Formats: sequence, C-alpha cells, structure tokens
Amino acid sequence: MGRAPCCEKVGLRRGAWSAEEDRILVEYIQRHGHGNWRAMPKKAGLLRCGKSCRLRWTNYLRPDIRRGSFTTEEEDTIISLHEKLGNKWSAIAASLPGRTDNEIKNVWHTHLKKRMDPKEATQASKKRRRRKKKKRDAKNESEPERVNPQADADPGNPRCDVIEVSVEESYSGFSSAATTDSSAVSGDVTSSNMEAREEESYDSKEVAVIDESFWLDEAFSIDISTESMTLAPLEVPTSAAGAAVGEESLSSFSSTTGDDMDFWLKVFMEAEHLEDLPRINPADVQLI
DNA sequence: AAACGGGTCAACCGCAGAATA
DNA sequence: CTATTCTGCGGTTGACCCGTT
Repeated sequence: MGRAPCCEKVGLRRGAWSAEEDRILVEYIQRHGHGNWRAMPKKAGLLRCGKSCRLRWTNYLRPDIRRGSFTTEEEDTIISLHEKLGNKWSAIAASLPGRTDNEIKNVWHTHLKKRMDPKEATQASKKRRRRKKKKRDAKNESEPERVNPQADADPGNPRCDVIEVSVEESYSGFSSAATTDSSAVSGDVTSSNMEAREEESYDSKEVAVIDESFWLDEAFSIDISTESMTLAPLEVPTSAAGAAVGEESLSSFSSTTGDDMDFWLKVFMEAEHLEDLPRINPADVQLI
C-alpha cells in the first residue's frame, strides 16, 4: 500500500518559523480552527506542511503554553511519572498543564536524566558530542573557507540578537510573549530558510520584550481543569517611559463544554475581542 | 582571541495506530 | 475487509549560546 508522504517536499519551507508565519498560523487557527492539518497550510497560505504547522502550534503557539523554566515541583512530577510511565512524554505532559511533551522530553534529556543517572547521561552526551564533531569536521573539510557560516549567511540572524520582536508583528501577545527566550524567535538559520529570513522585516527600533512573568499564572493563565482563561494584570517595568498594561483584568470567561475544540475556539474568539482593548505602545516598552 | 565542549531547544523524521473512504 | 489518509508520538538532529581551556 505505501504511506503517502506527509507533504510534497517541493516548494515547502522547512526550518525555523518566521514571525510572519507564526502570525498567519495563529490568525488562521483563531478564525477557523485547524481542522484538517494537512489542508490547513494551503488554506492559510503557508508554505509549510501540515505536520510542521501542527508541531509549531502545539509546541509553541498555543496560548496556554507555559514558558519559562520548570519548577522543582514540576521536575519532581516528571521524575515520578517517568518512573511509572517511562518515555510516555505526552502522558507526562498531560499531568503538567501548559507544558508540552517536547519540552518535557527536552528537560528530561538535559536536566533530569543527569540527576537520575549521571553516568549514563554523561556517556550519552559524549557520544552525541563525538557524532557532532565528526560531522562538523567533515563539513569543514568540504568547505574550509567558511569558518563561520552563520555569520556569513545571515548577519541579522535574530537568534543572535537579544529577544526581540517587532510589536507590529506580534500577535495579541502570543508572538511577542513567545519570545521570552532568545531561541524562541526561531532564529535558526538553515540554507533552506535563509531566503525567507531575508524577507522578514523586523523593526529593530520598536521592540517589546515581555517579561517571563507574562506566562506565569498571575499574568496569563488558562486553567485546563476549569476550562477558563484569565488575563490578569500585567506589569510592565515603568522605570523609563514604561507603561503599566492592564490595570484591571482584561478578560475572563469560562466554558462549560467539555469539548476541546469548542474551548479553544472560544479562547480565540475571546482573544479577538482583546484587539479592541488598549495595546502596548511600542515606544513605551522598554528593553529589559 | 580562538577553539572546544557542553547545554539547550525548536524542528524534523519515521513509525504506529486511528479514522475514513 | 482493504486501502488510504491523518494525527500523534518518541527519537533524533541542527544550530545557537555560553563557559572553559
């Protein structure tokens, strides 16, 4: 029978997502839901395969994603669940609202595994390092003139910069908030996405950095158990021309249906209403 | 200052199973 | 029942950052 490829590779973009792509994806899902992932990118006008879109959404753009480092409690939960479930990352993630399986997997491999079995973790790390080095050496041999391909390729690589995103390009807080860590801006530069990177038009003068607390419960929370979302007061540093945003709760609602899709549709419908609320003036936001 | 090693995380790949025609 | 498509999952990789040598 043979399995159809997830997407025809020709003409589709791969690699890191641009802010514009994120915006398109979020906007589309907000309006229509994702529906059929495979068909969605075409409808949304994205040159991505559905799989890539789904991954980007579930691991990064979903509004209930909790960014920031894991708490000790979360780490303990992961450890104990891992003992019971093994590498069932999605099952573990189900017990940690706001955390994705990918994130948990990463944390396990980078922190927790070491804590559990330092010896094995070190060996695995060394093994991987050797592979990496081998590959790098092979590459250097083939193109010895390019000592620093990244720098040559894209001096404006956002990943090299500090967490910056144009407020104009941010989407209802999602995109800008999603850049709470430097890598989050999707700055990976691969040959396949170089061209697209050049098309991005970040306005480096008007940047807003959303504090990590944005994602913490007190600032923005979605309670999966009650299916309710709340945007609580969000403080932006006011030291220099700063502005406090959202003195009162911006929005709060709850859903009574148990259907996930309905819930998220409501989330997005509600998010649309936020468009009408006072927005952060880029000039008033200070780099932190 | 450059090279190197380790850490980190987003994204990709391929498979399995569910869903559908 | 079979073939095909879609989705979700877990493993792996690529590329950047940062501290150390």
